[in-house]
Amino acid sequence: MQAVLEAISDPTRRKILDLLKTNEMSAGQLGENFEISGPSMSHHLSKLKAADLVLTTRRGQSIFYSINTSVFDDAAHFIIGFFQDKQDKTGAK
Amino acid sequence: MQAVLEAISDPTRRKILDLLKTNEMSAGQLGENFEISGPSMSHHLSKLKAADLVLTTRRGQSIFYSINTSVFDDAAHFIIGFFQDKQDKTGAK
DNA sequence: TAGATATTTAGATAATTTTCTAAATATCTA
DNA sequence: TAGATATTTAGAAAATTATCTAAATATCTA
Repeated sequence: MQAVLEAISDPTRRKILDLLKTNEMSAGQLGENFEISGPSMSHHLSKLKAADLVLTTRRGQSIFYSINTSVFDDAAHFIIGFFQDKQDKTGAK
Repeated sequence: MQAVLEAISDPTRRKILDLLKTNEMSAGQLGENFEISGPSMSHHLSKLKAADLVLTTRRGQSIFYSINTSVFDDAAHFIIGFFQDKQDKTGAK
């Protein structure tokens, strides 16, 4: 979970995930949305991949990135739990 | 929100928040739970304070830290929303 | 007020992260 | 197969973050 939390602590990587929520995209297509070099984009993508938040598949020359839904959901539950444990103390059902 | 996400991306700071979920604690009491120097603890607390995730109050020589519930809840909603937008695309109600 | 305790601030160093250019790898197409 | 396109890897520089010791600030108590 540490890798997930570090991954989403960076604004560029959150924007990448936001873009991928709508459509899968290639590394190059993603890069068009940012003013950083290809290798920098690749670095961010590798962090998302290391956190298992995205999946990749090659089609022709391009590598397409998509949200790894199961891990994405796991992360959601972890974070929701982290924050909701506080409320429990206040007497929530 | 950026400050909140950076704040919770660090394991020491998440453990601090976990401790504060149960009871408010002074900087010194918190420090007993970690093997870091006082100034390092103070550094982490200042990050949590900058993210507005904690409140402070001095009583005597000690400064007590507690969860800032409203900001904690706002952060929870932001992060839940970030992750749940994905599900919406899959046809959720 | 002097000394003790609690915490933060200052300033330096070490570790990590982000970014870049150049080069390498993989694939496609003429 | 040669050249073009897409992406990653290598390696270095710049920026940020975490940590430490020493010193400063605030409060308490004898």
